[in-house]
Amino acid sequence: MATIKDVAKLAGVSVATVSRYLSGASKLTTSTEAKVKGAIETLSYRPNIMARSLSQSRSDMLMVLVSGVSSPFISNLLSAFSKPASARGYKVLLAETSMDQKIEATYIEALRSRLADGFVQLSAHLHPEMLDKKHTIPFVNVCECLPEATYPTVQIDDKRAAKQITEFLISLGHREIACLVGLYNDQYRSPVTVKRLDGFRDALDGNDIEFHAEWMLQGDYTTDSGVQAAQTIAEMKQRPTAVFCASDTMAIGLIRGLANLGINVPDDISVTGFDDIEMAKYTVPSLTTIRQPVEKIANAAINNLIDIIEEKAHVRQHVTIEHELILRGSTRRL
Amino acid sequence: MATIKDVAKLAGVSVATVSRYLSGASKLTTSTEAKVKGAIETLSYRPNIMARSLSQSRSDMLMVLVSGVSSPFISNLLSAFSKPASARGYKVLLAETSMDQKIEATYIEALRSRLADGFVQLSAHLHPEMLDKKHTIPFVNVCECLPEATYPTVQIDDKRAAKQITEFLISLGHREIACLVGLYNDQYRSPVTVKRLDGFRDALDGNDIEFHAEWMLQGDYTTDSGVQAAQTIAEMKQRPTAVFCASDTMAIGLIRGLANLGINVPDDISVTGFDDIEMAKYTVPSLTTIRQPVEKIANAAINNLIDIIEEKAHVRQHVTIEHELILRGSTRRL
DNA sequence: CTCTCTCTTGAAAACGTTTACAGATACTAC
DNA sequence: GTAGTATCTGTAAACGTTTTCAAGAGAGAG
Repeated sequence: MATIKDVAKLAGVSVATVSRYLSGASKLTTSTEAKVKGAIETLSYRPNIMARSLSQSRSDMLMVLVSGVSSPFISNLLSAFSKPASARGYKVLLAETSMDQKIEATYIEALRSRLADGFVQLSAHLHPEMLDKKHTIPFVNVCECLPEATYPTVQIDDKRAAKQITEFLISLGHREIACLVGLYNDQYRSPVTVKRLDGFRDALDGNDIEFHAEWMLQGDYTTDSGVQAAQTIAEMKQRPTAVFCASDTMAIGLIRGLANLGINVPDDISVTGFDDIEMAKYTVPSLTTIRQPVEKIANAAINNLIDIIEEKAHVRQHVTIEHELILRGSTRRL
Repeated sequence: MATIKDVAKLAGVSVATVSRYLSGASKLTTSTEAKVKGAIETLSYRPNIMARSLSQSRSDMLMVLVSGVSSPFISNLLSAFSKPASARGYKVLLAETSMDQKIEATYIEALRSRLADGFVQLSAHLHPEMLDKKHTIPFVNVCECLPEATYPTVQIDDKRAAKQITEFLISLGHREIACLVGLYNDQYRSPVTVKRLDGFRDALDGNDIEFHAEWMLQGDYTTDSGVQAAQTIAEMKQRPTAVFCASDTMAIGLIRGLANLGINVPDDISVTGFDDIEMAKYTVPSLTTIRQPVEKIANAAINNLIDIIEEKAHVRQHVTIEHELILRGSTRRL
């Protein structure tokens, strides 16, 4: 690979001049400019990004740290990060930890070594090193955020959204409402599960509907766990007339599972989802759900992150993006 | 941020010694080792990855270049890259070009500047710079590969798979078979579309079935385009009894679109998919399709890439992964 | 013709590592 | 006690940029 020295030699100028040509910051004589340009082309020279980053102590890169890239909502969200970043001159690199401690550690290591100027954290489990004030790296936490977070966050109001869609079920006349959320026990409960469950219970409370513990089902946000929940519901002595699901994936599994058991949605049971993934339009029946506007979330996250990195004044600590209730075919009036 | 010099000073040793401690290559006295370890901890020092890469002229990173991260098949495939790479000491960074020329250019630029030691290319459109022998960077092309590729590829045998699933339809008694593939015209036809269409036509030819041009529908691999294709089929004077789709996403859209128009799958029309995305199990009816084993593909791609980077002898230029025909509910005997 | 001012260019240090080479120390064997 | 060897450590150059500072060239004014 040709280096800046080779270019300088060939063009008969100093490396400083070549560097200046590349940055475009200061003006060059038309003749030197031509010489440099020619030399760069004949050598097909490209600046070494590592050397540049080392010298400037910045890389113009942002990293997105995510545990799994394949869930539909997450992958949609991921698609939305590149554009706003590119608009402000940053590149986005996605890093998937695959729930693997060792893999996660290597990315955290890279981050601490300043591979990127900042990062977006897509899960609630923040590596403790990142919270250590002494040597913290700019980041924003997106979607899966702890309520007591002392760092910047961007998310919808999960609790309010859950409450709203549950109230919609109630407005249709449902009062026997089950819920299907994520894992919820003393060892573990994800922030999203907690918030959506809270919203669900708030709606019940506000309408004098009793919460039945046996109607609180736990899945793991996969479609399969929705299928399993269907089994549980089918076996209940008293079945609910509606089910609030904490994700579209689980709702889709639930609907499919109920269909297998001869229970029709929405005729026998109404079902609601959460996220509004693309498939929600195409299931039979299509899903009534809460839309999380991924572009808005990604825009806010990226712009906030860059503002933090560039130390702009107007950084907002906690950003809430408006969700939207989407009415489709999986719910009906009782 | 503390540097290696700070550590050396605090420990009372030279920077070389600290570097040696970090690499673990050469042995240190237990006493110096202790001093260095202590200094690193009190300063919570981390080596600067840029400086290291510059010095070693390698970064231990692999980049995966992909146009869009949100299609279900692609996002499943992406999930499978981290593990094999991590097993061999490499990090994987995903870069999404969003079909945007400018964004793509910045990643290509980064690659040419040796951000990563090599890359996986997930679309057929290889940037011309990457093919220029003079300064090429190790890469392997995955799934969307040109038939005449002169660079390493990893993929299933799309043509054979398409032929096989079409022959399965024929074995069920179907002879009026339409197909739904990607865009196919003089300006553009993706390698995958070409190969799957070829396989489809081969199957017809081999069974003395005529190919009807008006039964060749074109979509764009989105679910929506499947819905639109349903409309076209519904309006045909003579309807096919089966449709071969070049992707599960389009097949799902097609089935949904047909259902909307009162046409039942598989009773009225059989439909096959391609890829075996997760949702294929959960649609009503579930999809008969071709499974592309994403782990195997990703393993082969990563290991091949690293072999090339490390100049191992046993690099295989073109790797074909075995697909699998999955029989489910969207097809029936005529 | 000289002085001053502006604009372009070059020399060299800096960024934070690794590593070849040489020097120092400790140990073994006689 | 000395020589020889093996092992550990330090010095300094190298990786490829950017950037500060200073010098040089050229132009305009008197």
